Amino acid sequence: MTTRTSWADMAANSAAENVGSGSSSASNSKPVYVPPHLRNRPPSADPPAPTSTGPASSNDRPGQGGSRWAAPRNDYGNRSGHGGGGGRLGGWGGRGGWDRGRDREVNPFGNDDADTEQAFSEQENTAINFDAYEDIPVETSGDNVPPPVNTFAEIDLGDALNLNIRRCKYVKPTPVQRHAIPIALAGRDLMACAQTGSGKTAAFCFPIISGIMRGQVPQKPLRGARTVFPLALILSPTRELSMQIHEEARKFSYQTGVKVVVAYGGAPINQQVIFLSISFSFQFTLRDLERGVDILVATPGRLVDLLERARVSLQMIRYLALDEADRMLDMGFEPQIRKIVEQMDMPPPGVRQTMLFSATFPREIQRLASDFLANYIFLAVGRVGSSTDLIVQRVEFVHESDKRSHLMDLLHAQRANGVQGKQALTLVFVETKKGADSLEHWLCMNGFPATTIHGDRSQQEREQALRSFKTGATPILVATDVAARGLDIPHVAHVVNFDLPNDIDDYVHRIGRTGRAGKTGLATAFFNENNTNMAKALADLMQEANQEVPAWLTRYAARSFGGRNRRPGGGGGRFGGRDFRRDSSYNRGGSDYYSGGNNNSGGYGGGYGANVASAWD
DNA sequence: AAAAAAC
Repeated sequence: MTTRTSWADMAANSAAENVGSGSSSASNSKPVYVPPHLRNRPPSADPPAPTSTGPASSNDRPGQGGSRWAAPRNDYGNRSGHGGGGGRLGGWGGRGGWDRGRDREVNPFGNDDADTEQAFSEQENTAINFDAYEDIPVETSGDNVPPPVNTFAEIDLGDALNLNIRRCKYVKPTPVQRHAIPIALAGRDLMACAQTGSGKTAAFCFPIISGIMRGQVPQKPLRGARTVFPLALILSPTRELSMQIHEEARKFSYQTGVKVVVAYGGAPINQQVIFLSISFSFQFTLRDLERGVDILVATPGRLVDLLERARVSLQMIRYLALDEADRMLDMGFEPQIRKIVEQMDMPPPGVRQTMLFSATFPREIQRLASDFLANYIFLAVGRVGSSTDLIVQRVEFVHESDKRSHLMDLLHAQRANGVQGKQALTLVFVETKKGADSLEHWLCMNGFPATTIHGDRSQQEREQALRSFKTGATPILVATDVAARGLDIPHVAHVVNFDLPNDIDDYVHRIGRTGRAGKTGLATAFFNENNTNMAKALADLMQEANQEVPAWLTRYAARSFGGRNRRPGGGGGRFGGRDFRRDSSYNRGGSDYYSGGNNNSGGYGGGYGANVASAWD
């Protein structure tokens, strides 16, 4: 990106690229890639959804009889055939005699066929830009690292899952998927560090679903009648992210017989009786759980509640995945996570398989995380923890008192450059919940359609805000850090750090809400005297991402000692991109974990001195 | 100091 246009043009271009012909299908336009030679083919290229032709029972995991990979399985009408013999988790704890007819699996892909036409017309705009991911440096460390794959076809994921991968229109694994999936399929524990928006959810979901499908039917544990025994647990730090993972996982597991249930807070039981219109999420969760659960996606608080009520037992957990793992293990969450992972009935490391994913992984968090892992592989993909070149980062000096008018200038210019009458989606991050409310109010008073999402709003309001933003009804979303991580909101053209965070990792995650799936995006930060402790980390990060660093910021950086993650001596290497086990301080116990190990690091191993950055250049 | 996460 050598020729720079104005930021407003950037935003407009990015919006044009992301929104595409921009009509109505925001909600189901998953990133799509179709190679040129397949474009403009008739919809029939998409395989028809199988009907009830699967093997007899959802209980007989492939491998128990017949071919290992049976045809896509589904549960329709077949489940009563096994006489409640105990394969299905839900069956164990469920009442057993409930109406099977209600068990029809909703197609998570929506009206697939009807959408195909439009999907094809939008190919050009919704394609994952894989070229953007080529030649990304990768580091792995650990014993006997399985080699990466280049295609989904060369991985034995099973027919049903492969069909869903095609339905999702994924034709080629992203770099983190290429490496992480073989590692996970080999049964290895994993700490994976991959840039925002690079396909991490699928990277841990595919092996889990595949593993559950091929697994043996476990014995029914002894427990209360209403207790359920999920085989996999996926934890995430916010309710909306858990929802999103659940939606993704449901697509991947469609007609595989693998059941995914989500559990998160925000809907008190008593209120549910009163406000009939709200989500009923807790009761839904209980009902869903009783229908059976293989994969439970949850936020920590609600899960602890379910565990204490003995509605859920973790004793059959074979897979544990922590998304945004560094957040899950930071001060706020760590006690809850330790309780769930170490103090309930979950099998220990080495018995279960544990996978930790994040775009950032500070060393001290890696150290904590290693408690949960056994002989794990560390995987770092991309300019680790940093934004990609796809995000144009700008930082502007704006005094506290000027922030609102400056934001208004940005938004005005952006509106002038609006795409097809639609304003580009802009995500504005602020520091506090009160600040979010007051900025939203001010924007609305000034004619900018805005909404807000933060932890003081009801869950209903939060979900409504997110929906309204995604559809473009309110193209400005003012958010606290609740929206900083993991949320995949297509078409976000511009992220504004109205208040800079105090942690460079948070900055990385925030700006990662744009520039997703290989698309370009713009991130603008307002910097002033209050942010001097961020100057160095920010300047270093921007420089690493080949961004223009203003001279005034460099001067602040030279004066500041900011950035808790900076190694002494600077070095410029990105934190988190390196396996902390390689630090000399880690090896003082005598057994040098790595010096003699089978370090299959694909050419990026070794030679890491103070200047880690060289490996990424 | 703030944010998130159960009721």
